[in-house]
Amino acid sequence: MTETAVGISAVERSAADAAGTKTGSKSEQAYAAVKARIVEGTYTPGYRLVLAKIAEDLGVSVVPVREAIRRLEAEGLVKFERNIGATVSGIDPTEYLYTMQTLSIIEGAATALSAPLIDSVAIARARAVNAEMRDCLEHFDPVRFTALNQDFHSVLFEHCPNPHILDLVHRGWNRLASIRASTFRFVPGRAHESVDEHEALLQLIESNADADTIEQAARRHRAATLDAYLSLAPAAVQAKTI
Amino acid sequence: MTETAVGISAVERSAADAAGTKTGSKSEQAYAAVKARIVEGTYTPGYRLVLAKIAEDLGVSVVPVREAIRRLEAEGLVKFERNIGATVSGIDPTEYLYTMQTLSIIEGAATALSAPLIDSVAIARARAVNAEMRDCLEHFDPVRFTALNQDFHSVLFEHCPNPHILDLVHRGWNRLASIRASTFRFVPGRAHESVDEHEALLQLIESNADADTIEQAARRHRAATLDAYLSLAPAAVQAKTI
DNA sequence: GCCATAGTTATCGTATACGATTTCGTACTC
DNA sequence: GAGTACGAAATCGTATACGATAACTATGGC
Repeated sequence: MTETAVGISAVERSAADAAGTKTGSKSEQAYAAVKARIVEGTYTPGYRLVLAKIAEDLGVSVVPVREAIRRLEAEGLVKFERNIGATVSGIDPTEYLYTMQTLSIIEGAATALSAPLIDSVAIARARAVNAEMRDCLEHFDPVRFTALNQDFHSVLFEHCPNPHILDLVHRGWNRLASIRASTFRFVPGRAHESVDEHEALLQLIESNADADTIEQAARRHRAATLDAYLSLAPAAVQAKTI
Repeated sequence: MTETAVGISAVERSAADAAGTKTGSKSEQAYAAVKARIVEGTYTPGYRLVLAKIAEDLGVSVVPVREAIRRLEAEGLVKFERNIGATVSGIDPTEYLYTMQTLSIIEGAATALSAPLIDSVAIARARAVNAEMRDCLEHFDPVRFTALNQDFHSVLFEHCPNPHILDLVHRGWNRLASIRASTFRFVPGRAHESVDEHEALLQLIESNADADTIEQAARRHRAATLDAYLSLAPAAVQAKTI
């Protein structure tokens, strides 16, 4: 759990990618490799994960691959049916709704818990990342925008006092990455709003706003993206909205 | 994930226990068996899970057992170190704090999301369970009290519209069960408060209080138990409190 | 021409086997 | 007597092998 695909900055991310993450056991290798392929979108949702084939690709036997798949299943990235096989999960718009809603709650709490521990240096870093995000909007670079978005929140969360909550945040992000790679639609205007909300959030933290206020703002930040998505989504999904 | 040890009522729980849960694959069997032993306290925290031994006990080979252990690791019930082995995790008071805090947030959200969907029948059932809990206090039956406590909240959550959140609740409960089996200390008076808070919660739901109010009340309900624990805990843990 | 059924193939699930690593005990040295 | 080094036992990690299950295909009957 120490080496989630998203718990690192954008630069490190690509570096680790190139290296192939060949640390530790073969099981670990397989886990990292398959996870990376899912998160980066090489294996898109619905993709059939044939154990023997993956094993051959990675130059290991099927046993460690099975183990890796099972771990990914526990994280929700993979669906594993008995005697049928494993497929990359995550296409379902309903799943997107569930994940975003959960993330909204978790991120809200994570931000509120972290806020008192964020110093001016971290604030400055976050602001710099946010400025870069604005640039991405002008040059239309949604991929980098997404990566920076994670970096922004990583800065906020890096001192989160509760590792369980941080872990849940990372799991949610991985989940979204897998979905985004195929089905995510860029909602017009939402990205600009998002950047503005980041700045507002930073100001709340700087001014030592009370925990509830920060929590609500952070929660709302994620929920707004969900709302924007829902405004475009089919009615069947909208009906599920709470 | 459909058959968590806690997602069922107290009676069913013991029944499934006796039956040995011999559904499906051997891997599934091993998973259910080991999980049950951890949750019920047969395997206490720190217990060394030797793969070969478990395999022999269950009459299967080590491969499915490994898989099961890995899944339990992903759920936080087991710690698995390379070339060392697996041990039941959960003794650390700090872990207790993290888990309770996370659960406080998750249960708060789960209650708020479920509230509009809870009908009068469910309310009545919950009230009946709560009455039984009062009985347990008079006859001092902490084990049954704990089981009923889960039943109470299960009734509230059974129609929770977001399965991800429900899953997180169950994981937290399992985690607590494993901890409770060894280190949990009954805090004097807290149980009585808890029962009163249940009733207050039901009244909020009946009166269609707004989501925020319900969420805060539910969150506070869990947090109060944590506070009671912390009042008895060593200073080192208290320092970690947020 | 279409449906049902039998055979084939692909893939999964698990057992067994063996090499790798760690731990523990013992003997040897200082 | 204490510490270190060596060796044996226990346990883990992974490869290979084979039986079991499900998907696919082809053949025959209607």
